Amino acid sequence: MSRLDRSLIAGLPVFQGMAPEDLDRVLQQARSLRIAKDQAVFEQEGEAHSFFLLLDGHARVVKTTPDGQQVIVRYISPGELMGIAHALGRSTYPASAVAAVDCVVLAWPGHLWPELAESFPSFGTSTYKTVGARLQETQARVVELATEQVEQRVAHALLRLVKQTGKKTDEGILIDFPISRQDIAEMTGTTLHTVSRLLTAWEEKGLVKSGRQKVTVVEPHRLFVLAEGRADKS
Amino acid sequence: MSRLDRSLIAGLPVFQGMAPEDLDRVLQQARSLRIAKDQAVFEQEGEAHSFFLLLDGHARVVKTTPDGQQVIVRYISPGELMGIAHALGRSTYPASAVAAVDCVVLAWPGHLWPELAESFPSFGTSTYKTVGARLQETQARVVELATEQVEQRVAHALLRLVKQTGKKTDEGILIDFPISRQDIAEMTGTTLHTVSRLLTAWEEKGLVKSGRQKVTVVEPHRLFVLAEGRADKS
DNA sequence: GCTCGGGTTTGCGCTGGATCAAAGTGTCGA
DNA sequence: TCGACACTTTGATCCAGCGCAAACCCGAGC
Repeated sequence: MSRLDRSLIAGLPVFQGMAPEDLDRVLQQARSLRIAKDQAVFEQEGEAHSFFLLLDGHARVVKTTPDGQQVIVRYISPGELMGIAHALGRSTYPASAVAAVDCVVLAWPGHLWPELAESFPSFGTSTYKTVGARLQETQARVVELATEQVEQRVAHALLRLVKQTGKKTDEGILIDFPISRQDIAEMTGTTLHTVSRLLTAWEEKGLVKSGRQKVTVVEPHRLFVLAEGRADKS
Repeated sequence: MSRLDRSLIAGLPVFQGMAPEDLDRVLQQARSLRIAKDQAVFEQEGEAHSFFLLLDGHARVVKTTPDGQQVIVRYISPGELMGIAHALGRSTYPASAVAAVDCVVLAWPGHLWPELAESFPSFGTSTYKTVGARLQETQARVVELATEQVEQRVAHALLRLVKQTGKKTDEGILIDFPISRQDIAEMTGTTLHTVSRLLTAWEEKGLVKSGRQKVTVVEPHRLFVLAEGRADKS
């Protein structure tokens, strides 16, 4: 691991306020893994024997139903922890994580968790904060799914992606990893057909630009208006 | 607080393995409150200045959308913590909690959290476990809402209530607090009309018995079959 | 015992989106 | 350069469940 990597890593919330030598000790206990696009980081129902920190790339957390339908629970960005079931007293992963692009992760053996959390409070605290934030976010999605129309849900999903991984370009804000209509459908509980129709309609209105596995939000604000209930049908 | 109360309380997961004198200290820092039916324990958006332990009764955690629709996030049973936003680094409650029946809660000032979690590991650990379990459960609901038909969702919701608060009677398993069609609709993202039709249909098939604010599941197993995908339409 | 109000049932028409089907179209490997 | 495949668009049809409306029923309080 290069020195540059290390300094970047040191800035992550998980390691905040940790002395350099402690950081070294923690990092030495982790293995760095390269995950190819579309490969799984860990599998639903699998033994939770590791927890991970995503260093580079984007991964999606996916739950598969008994009859094979998939639901994308969330996307993980660089710097975020994933597969932390173990830390929450679970023995098996409740979902799979799949690399959306080539990724680099740090993997710690799960049994190290209690020790790490105890020795380095920032580690525990920041994890629990993350979990708290995810719980709230997930609850918000329940509310969305329970009360909103498909159009609003898709708008919300895009806005969430924009906020999380948006990259400014001259055309607008680009979601900076390959994402298909199908993926968006799996985030919002609809079908790729409906997503396609929506994106086409939005494109005509100048709200977004999109292409094969690519979405750019041109006018976040108007999209936001759409996402919040009743927008005029002009 | 009576001696009986105390011994019951000592058995709760949160206090597991805590020495009696420690338990006393912790309890002395809490106030015991009586919440009348339909009264709020805490309010969405409100300052998270306390966290609570439900001692007796049942409370529902509710999120209200900007346009006034309500979604029931979960029901809280005796012995469970609620309003723990503070412990997860949030400064404001993301939802309201309303007493479904007359309740008794213990309330600790939020600022005590770090101290309590540090002094009594079981307190912290069990809380995080709870949060982890809730996160998973909430994610499971997202999957349900995204992939299942209304009938399956309602079936799942009832089964969840049965497992959580079911009380065996000679007719079947009774959900032991008043619950209206509207409540069930708000748990499953549908309307009270649809819930009413479903319950009537199920009653005819002998799966449940229900009345005003009351539901008894007669045949949990058949309901379970319904909840899991394709049940034969006999 | 009667009335009032909140909860429930039921009918009916309508529509948002799913489903089915088929025809583009951009991209990558050979 | 040329497929071939994976992703996308678009059309046509259908139906689960919503919205609206009205009647009903039960329990609480007078």
